[in-house]
Amino acid sequence: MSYKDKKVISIGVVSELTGLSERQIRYYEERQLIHPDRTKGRTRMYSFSDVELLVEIANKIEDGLQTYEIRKINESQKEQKTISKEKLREEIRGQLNVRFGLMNRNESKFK
Amino acid sequence: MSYKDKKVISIGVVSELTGLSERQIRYYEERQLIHPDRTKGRTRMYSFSDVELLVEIANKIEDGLQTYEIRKINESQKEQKTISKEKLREEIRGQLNVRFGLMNRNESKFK
DNA sequence: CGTGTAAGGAATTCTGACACG
DNA sequence: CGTGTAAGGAATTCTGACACG
Repeated sequence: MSYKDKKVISIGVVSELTGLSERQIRYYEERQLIHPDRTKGRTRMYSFSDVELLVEIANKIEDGLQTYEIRKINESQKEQKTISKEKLREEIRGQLNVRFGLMNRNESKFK
Repeated sequence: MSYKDKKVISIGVVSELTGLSERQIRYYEERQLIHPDRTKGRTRMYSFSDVELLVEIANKIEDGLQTYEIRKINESQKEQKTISKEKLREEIRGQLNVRFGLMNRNESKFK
């Protein structure tokens, strides 16, 4: 595990790095989109990977996706070993189409 | 500049990562061995590189070197462009010999 | 010289809640 | 649903100093 994945950054710094408010960052955790560690004193600790993920989350929120949809997408990405990249792309495209009302005959939903 | 050099870690975490006390970490800064950034609130922020450097400093202190000697060594390392690695090694060896009383005819000192 | 500690204050983070929409 | 904010408390960090050696 590289430095990129070490959870050593507190929420104030993450807020600065991402441009997100601390409220937003905590909310995305509440919605299971992000999983920081905790110190003995209960302080949330994030990694650089978490920072990158938060930026991606923010972009998707801007695109109109809801947190539970983003969670589904991120969870399926974790299963990259079982799901092909092509299939993943398809799922995301499908989700985006739902959001933007660009329905087609392939109305697949996440199970 | 990679993640390794981003100053995003507070002193409490650095203390845990290095095993050094916060007192020691602040003292090494006072002695110019380390140069953390500061947030608006005056909090010291360190990078993973700083953490590595602190471990090296701790080892040298254990070897009996004084902070000003360590500073000299670290400063010369920064000038890697002008000083060859071989010459650097020579200087460090010389400093160690002084410390351990293993004097030889080449009693070079840092200028 | 290098490090521990108690001291008082300032900055940071936490949680639960009310608000708006 | 996603985010802002005021509220009170707890944890973190800061500085300057005294101590020991």
